Amino acid sequence: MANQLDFVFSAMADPTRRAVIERLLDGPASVSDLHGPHDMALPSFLKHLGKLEKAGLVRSEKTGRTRILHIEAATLAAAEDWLARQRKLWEGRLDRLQALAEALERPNT
Amino acid sequence: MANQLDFVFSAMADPTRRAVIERLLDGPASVSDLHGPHDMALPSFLKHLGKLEKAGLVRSEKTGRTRILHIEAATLAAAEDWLARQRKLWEGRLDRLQALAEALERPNT
DNA sequence: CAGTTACTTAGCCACATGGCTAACCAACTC
DNA sequence: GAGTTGGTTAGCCATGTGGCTAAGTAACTG
Repeated sequence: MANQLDFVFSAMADPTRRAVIERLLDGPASVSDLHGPHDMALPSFLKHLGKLEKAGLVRSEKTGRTRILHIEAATLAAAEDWLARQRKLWEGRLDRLQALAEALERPNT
Repeated sequence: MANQLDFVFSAMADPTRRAVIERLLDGPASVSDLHGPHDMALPSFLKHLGKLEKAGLVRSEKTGRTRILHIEAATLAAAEDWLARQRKLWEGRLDRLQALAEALERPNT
């Protein structure tokens, strides 16, 4: 699902949004709670939350006048999966280089 | 290094660039080789390569008229590290919830 | 040296992005 | 019901983003 990964990585490409992710991993929080530590206007901050929601990294529910946000850890895991797969490609290549180097060190007898 | 992570995740937020990363993990390649499978104008494709280089995900060297690109696996690993740390936060929280649930199932005797 | 190949620069486009302010609506409290 | 609180919508800005075409430079080949 290439498009989803686009959204996910794009959402993580901002320090404010990464801070929100970290906070939510510790438990659900309201918009106000999340906004507090950030020195920016609330509408701007809400845009960040919207982007996280569009990427599927968070979901929100409104209770009365309060909106609570929850992390979607599975989406984070999908991004990590992609990176882990790249690491495996790289490690496989290092293994092949290592084997080649060893073969070159042992001339035919 | 928050700004660097911004660039890294932003660079990975595009399917063309992710495809380039995957290809380079299998070994260095020229611009032409990398460009081949992508149906877009070369200058546009070069912009993508530039973004990968700015993010520190690749490095390039020019030999004559050919530019060869190499992956910088350590930068990929830094991104994976961040995600792995988030997973650990999440797992820690799940552990705490589990312990709490078990405590609630065992009333004081 | 002419033609070809590999890459580079410049300029354009529509849309997206991180911020802002202003105005507004809904829920809540006293 | 007035005032407060929590969030939403709309519009603005400068810059960035994925693409395009046109033109150019450098390296290579026969």
